[in-house]
Amino acid sequence: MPQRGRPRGFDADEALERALEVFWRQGYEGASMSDLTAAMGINKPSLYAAFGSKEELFRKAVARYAEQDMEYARRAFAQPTAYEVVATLLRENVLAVTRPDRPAGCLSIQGGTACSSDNAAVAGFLATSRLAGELALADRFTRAVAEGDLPADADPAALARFVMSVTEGQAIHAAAGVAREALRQTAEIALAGFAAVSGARSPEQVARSV
Amino acid sequence: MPQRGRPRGFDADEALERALEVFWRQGYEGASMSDLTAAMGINKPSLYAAFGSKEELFRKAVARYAEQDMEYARRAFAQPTAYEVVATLLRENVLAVTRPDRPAGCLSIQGGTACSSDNAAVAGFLATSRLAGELALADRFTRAVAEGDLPADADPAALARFVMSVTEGQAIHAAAGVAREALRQTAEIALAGFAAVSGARSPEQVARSV
DNA sequence: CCTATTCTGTACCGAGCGGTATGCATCTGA
DNA sequence: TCAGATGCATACCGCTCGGTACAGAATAGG
Repeated sequence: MPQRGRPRGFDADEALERALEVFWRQGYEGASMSDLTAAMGINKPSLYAAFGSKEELFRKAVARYAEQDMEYARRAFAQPTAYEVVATLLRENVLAVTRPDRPAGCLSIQGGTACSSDNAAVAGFLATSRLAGELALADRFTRAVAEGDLPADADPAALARFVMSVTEGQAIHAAAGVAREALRQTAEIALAGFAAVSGARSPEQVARSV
Repeated sequence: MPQRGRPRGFDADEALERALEVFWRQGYEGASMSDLTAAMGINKPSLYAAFGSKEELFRKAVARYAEQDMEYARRAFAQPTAYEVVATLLRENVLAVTRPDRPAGCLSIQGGTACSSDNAAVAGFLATSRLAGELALADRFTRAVAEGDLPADADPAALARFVMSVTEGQAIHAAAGVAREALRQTAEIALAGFAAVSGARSPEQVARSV
């Protein structure tokens, strides 16, 4: 029995999208309910009926962000070798944090790294999500060791931590207004450094060595 | 004519130190005046008389932080070669963001990367300070090129951006609770990567090549 | 001792916070 | 056509925010 009573007068997906951008630009605590409802084009009771509370709205925004703005991470993990995984991750990250049609930086950092004690859960939630991504990258590197495109003595967790540290630093830079082209240079340095330290070889190097 | 009227009943330096830690742990917007006065052990009128406003208090806290908690950066810049500059910077940064007697992470990030539009100046101020540090590092690398311990074709600005991105990522990790030992591994990877990409040589390499 | 000066504690300010009660509008199903 | 259900808009809730007025307390200089 779907659709009883008066139908809602707004698109919940579009409203969530607007909320996502407000959180991204102003952080969880910096985004007031007035800011949110104004951007979403709805009133507070509609927001609460549709999304539950400010914190639930935020978590849904983060989920949406992970799905659509971090899609490149899944694409990166699907690359055939560790080198290409990292290359894709670093290069796509640069694009993602400097999209002209989106706020600068990355929601999972801009959302809030430090919060009032009342909202400590929010900062913790974001930190946990980021570390989950890092764990997934470490797992991918473990597979790369098994498949031989990383040396047997490579440390997957440490390498993943290095790569994620760089992407986080890049996100901070982007939020500070650093240009895409500048971040691209940094990504190439990090990628070359990763290859040199880990022993991962680029497709070109592999081709040449055959 | 010093000391007219009733003398103040608290140590302004100690009070600023307490405020610094609150801002560090909770961020600018997450730190309420009540949180601050409670930690500082004074009442609001005393705070306003001594520090002006919440924002001025924050800026003074950041200045104090730069002076005492970022002292290692000046020590790093004074190292004789680019390699040692970076080695000191990365290793000391790991210690600084994981001091057991201090909040985790780095005030210039925890203070706030995103703010409500009212407080946009605060996030901008922090971003500017961080980029100023990066510029100083780039200058140090330029000197290193002139002195020959970086190759002539090295890009000082890009290398500085890479190093700062890593330290910022490490600070984010530390704030998320990642252990000092784990960050130390990351720093060594970044250092080795920096050396490999930039052509900077460690003192040991230099000694061996003579 | 008195006055001028400065600091301290209390009590308060208007504004905005996150969240909600209520009454009306709009839909479906019978 | 009307009952039940749902969404919408307004107006409001208690609370906390950053900031301050004011009166009393403590000092120095005279």
